[in-house]
Amino acid sequence: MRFTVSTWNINSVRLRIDHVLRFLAEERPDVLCLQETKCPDDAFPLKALRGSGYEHVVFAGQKGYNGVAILSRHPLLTRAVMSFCERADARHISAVLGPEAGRAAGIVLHDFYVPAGGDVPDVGLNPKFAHKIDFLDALRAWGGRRVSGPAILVGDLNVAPLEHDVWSHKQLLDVVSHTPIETERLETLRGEAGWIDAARLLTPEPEKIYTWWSYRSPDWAAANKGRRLDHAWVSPDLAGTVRGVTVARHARGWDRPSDHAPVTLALEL
DNA sequence: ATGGTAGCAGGGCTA
Repeated sequence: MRFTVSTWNINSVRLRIDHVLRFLAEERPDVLCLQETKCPDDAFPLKALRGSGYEHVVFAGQKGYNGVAILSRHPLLTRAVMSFCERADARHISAVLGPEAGRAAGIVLHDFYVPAGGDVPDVGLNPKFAHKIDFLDALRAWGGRRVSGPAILVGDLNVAPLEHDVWSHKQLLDVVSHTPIETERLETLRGEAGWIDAARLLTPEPEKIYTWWSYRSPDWAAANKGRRLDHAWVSPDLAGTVRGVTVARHARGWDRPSDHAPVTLALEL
């Protein structure tokens, strides 16, 4: 049984609900996890999803910023939200796939939106960067020992951990998202908990992988100065089932796009 | 510690 989970920083789910529907129609993932929905819960565009085949929806939003959501073709058993750093920011949601999901039943899905961290990579000068580092440390504490059972963690982690996750390793070493303080933290917490970076299983370095291209580039496709900020991790139980991770780069070229492209993890269960 | 563009909200913050 093929099972797919997509993740996409949509940068306003209300503004881009048509993009969501288009992607779902094209890709038909079993599950789509969204970040930066920028949408209070009472304004989530549920009506637009009716008839799409994605009737099982959980979300945690707030006004203007952040916000995460999980859209599923299969019933979801639970909805859980964690908060980090003593903030009410909507940066995490999780759910468990119900028995109707067949061999995927019981898989735990975690959807994360890690703080971007501002512009200056100095915890003393930039409170937003300090918050990002605190968040990563909290994530490490949450992961603790090894993750048990079948689980998938996806989201916009706002860190491009490897040399070939950015267009220029040297030029970005002092740029937030690729500084050693972030990349070492992310790799350490991932390794300690036992998560596997699914995208790099079948596409190892030095092949480049990007999932985000800045809005500020006048011609993002030609410049191709991307970064891999969006991730799909699997628990050790699922490592042998990974069949690939693909980036729907073309969606970055849609009219009024998100600055992130959707990323899809495929498993054979 | 540039400026470039984008979304929300309707100014300035966040990315």
